[in-house]
Amino acid sequence: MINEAFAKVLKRLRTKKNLNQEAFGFECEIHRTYVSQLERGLKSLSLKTLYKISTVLEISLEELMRLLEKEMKRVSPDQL
Amino acid sequence: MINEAFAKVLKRLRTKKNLNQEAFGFECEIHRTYVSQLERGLKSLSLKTLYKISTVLEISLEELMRLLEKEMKRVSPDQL
DNA sequence: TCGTATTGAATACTATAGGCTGTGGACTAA
DNA sequence: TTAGTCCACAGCCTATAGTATTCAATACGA
Repeated sequence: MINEAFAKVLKRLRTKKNLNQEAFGFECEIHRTYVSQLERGLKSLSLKTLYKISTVLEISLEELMRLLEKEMKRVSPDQL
Repeated sequence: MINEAFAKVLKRLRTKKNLNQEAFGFECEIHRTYVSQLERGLKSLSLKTLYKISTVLEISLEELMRLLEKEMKRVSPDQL
């Protein structure tokens, strides 16, 4: 499912930036525990939040979605 | 703002597909009036809904975000 | 062994995404 | 006129995104 894939991508990119969940949440203006929930695939997120996150990660939405779709295919390569 | 930009992109792609709001909503499994609200930039949307929409539009999330970011720059080209 | 930093995890709450019903206006065709 | 299509728009409702608090587990260094 898309949340699980996003969870993995987010965790990978955040740690790559050497930010813990709290520092990352602060930069994105989202709550520490919500970052945790996102990285465990428990919740979805809105486009607005997605945009904030991409800004902090210094990555475009386009690139972020590219990584997400790549991750999704790794789990379930059921597309033609 | 990102909602306004998404609104324009969505409306453009939907009409290009020759689907009215009701038919499009049916395909995406989202409500007719919600499509209207999205196309007027009144609401944001979740990643899950974004994914459903991209599927119906037969476009990748990556490409959809590319168009979105292009639209955002048209309105406010304040990035370096 | 003590403190502290980081995260998982549960719970309860608030804000907003998303649904449903209906009205009315603009347009087109009959 | 009348009927059909498409959509804006309002109001109210439910589901879920996002906040806040708290506690436990783990890891690490002094």
